[in-house]
Amino acid sequence: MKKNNIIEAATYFFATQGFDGTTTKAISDQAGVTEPLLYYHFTGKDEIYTTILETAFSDYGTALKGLNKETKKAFDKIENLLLLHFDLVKKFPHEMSLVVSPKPSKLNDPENVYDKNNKKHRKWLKSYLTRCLKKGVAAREFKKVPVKETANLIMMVISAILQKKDYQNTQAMRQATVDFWRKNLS
Amino acid sequence: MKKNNIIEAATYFFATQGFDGTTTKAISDQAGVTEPLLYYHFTGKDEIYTTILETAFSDYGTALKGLNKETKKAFDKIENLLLLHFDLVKKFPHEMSLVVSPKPSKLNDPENVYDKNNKKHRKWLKSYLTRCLKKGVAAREFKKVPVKETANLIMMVISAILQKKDYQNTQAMRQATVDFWRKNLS
Amino acid sequence: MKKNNIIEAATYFFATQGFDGTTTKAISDQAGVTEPLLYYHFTGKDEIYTTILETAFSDYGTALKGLNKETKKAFDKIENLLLLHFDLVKKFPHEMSLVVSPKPSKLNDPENVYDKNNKKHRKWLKSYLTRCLKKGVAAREFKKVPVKETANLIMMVISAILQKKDYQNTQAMRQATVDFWRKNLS
Amino acid sequence: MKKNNIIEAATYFFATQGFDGTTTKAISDQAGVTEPLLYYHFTGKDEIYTTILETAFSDYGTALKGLNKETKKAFDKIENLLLLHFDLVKKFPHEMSLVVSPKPSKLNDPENVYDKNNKKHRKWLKSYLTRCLKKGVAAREFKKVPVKETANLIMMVISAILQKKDYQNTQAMRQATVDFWRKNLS
DNA sequence: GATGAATGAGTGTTCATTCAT
DNA sequence: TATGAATGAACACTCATTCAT
Repeated sequence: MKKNNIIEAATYFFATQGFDGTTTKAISDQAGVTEPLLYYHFTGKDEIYTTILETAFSDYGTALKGLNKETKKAFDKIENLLLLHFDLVKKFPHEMSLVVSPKPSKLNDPENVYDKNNKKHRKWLKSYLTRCLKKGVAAREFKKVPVKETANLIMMVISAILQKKDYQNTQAMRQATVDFWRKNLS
Repeated sequence: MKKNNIIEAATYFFATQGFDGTTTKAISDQAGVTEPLLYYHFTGKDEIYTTILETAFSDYGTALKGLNKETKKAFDKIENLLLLHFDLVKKFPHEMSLVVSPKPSKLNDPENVYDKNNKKHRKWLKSYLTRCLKKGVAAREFKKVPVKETANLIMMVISAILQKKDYQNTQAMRQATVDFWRKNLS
Repeated sequence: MKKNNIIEAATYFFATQGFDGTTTKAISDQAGVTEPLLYYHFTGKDEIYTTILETAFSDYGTALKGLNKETKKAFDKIENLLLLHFDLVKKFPHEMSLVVSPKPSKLNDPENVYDKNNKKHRKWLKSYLTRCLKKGVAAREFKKVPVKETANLIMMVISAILQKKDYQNTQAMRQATVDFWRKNLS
Repeated sequence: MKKNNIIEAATYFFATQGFDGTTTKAISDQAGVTEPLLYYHFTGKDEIYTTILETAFSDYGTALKGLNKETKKAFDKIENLLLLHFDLVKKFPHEMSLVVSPKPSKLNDPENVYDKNNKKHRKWLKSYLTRCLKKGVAAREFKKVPVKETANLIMMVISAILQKKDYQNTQAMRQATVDFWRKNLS
């Protein structure tokens, strides 16, 4: 269906040119449809954006929830989290870049799609990391580290990964990133 | 002078709303001048942006070059580099966010102000870090680490720092960041 | 039948929001159908309007022709005419407001439904009134009055009645209007 | 100044084609300017309309207030009121037709320019007429007439006059209208 | 009869920029 | 330096209408 064309085209442009830098004409041209069709399937540019954002956040959330929770070691959880993000950005580069992009100042988002999801995932990540770290420290698997700051630092790295500069997403980088945290924590 | 008002206003808006999300009217209003005055001092919106960008990159470059080069230990150089970025983002939050922001797709930049400076500083950073790491490893100050990937990782963290989320710029975060790299390298 | 729903909905909107202020979507929504169905039953918005107008003019014409012609007194005819209009606007408020509304500038009306009917009824009214007045004057039932101007004035009042402001359509207003003309003429 | 061109052009179109039937392009073409200039002088089509309406109502109000109040006879006041409206519609045909036109359904009028003025002038007229009629009856200048209904009837005629069909605005019509009311009241 | 999907032509509006002074 | 007035090009969006089924 052409609605999917629209979503694909819009996702591409929103991720690469930003919300303000993307025109409805660019989207419709790329999607091979006329502009009015955008307004048949969506109420406007804003809704196209928030729809895409919702999908992106939803995909991201599903991926996070799918993390293997039966791992024995605390570090395995952190390793899996890091590798997951390297995978995600390879699989959904545009969606993931939207997930970490700032809220477009001109976006009218009355249902708070942006803020709600953003907060939710940050909170999830923070609590996931905090739990891992505390458990690892308690079990003497990890050295004593400042939990809050360490979690913050990991989140900064994750954010940088999601912003994907392709050249950073190599096997060697994945390895080095995981090794770095292993060495630091244990 | 009113030109400075314009630059300050524009810097604020470009950093917070993006190039596409910033209108010339917003700039002139905030600067307390009329729109045509922008065109007296600059050739257009593009030039305002590139001018600001040049200053930002120049300030950044000056700061980088000012790094104390007489330190004995390789790690001190890395520590100084990290702390410098924490300081820079506190001092010039808007400029620094522009330094790490992607190139606006609509920006007409025939002199390649953006790309040239961007490449230059990335190169500088990379070579600075590579040299440090190699020297540290050679002098047995550092353990054996994959130089390229480690440099990359540090640059990712630096990039995340410059994007400044205020809450990450605490004394504890600075300490933790430095400590991690120390532990990791030595 | 759904065609009637369409006509009812359109009549309502054309009368209350005007031709230009009425969208085909508003009509189809109100009628509980989809827009393409309008084009199954009519050639387009214009034809919906002219169809409704034809009905309205036809109803109006039928009502006029039904005026009791066997009355003895000339004034009775005028009284009946006035009362008829008070009745009509109560019974068909929307239709009657269309009958006296100006021709929509954007209406494409190649068969001149609007102009033809408008002219026809104005002519009918004028001749009806002129005849009444002349007869009444000749029969000494009426004082000498300027026929043309009196007819005009009555038509102005009739027009104002049809534009119906509900509050003017009371028993007292009907009485007062009739009394006014009785006093004036006799 | 070109702002006046815009107002003149817009007044013409709003009065002859209605608010919904008037495009900003039609206005700017007729005014000999480009469309963006409309938005330099006004915030939008709505404000052009309300500005014109305010002027029209203001002119109308000034004219009403200027009615000679030292006339001895009650009927003179009514005669003057009627003649004033014949004059006004000759002098400001477009403005006056706007004064009695219904509120455009699509007009966004947050300051209630339309309703406020409309109500104000109807109230003024009503109280003016009521006072005249009561005084005239009390002074035995007028026969006993139902005050409220008579006032209503006069207002209906005034409204019809303002809607101006040119052919009704002749010396003979003016005379006939006044004569009828004189005959009716005295 | 009836509809979901789609469109050509506009519609009100914004924006970066220029002109005259 | 500085501005009020003005504009060309584009922008998000709407509308009457059509097509395929």
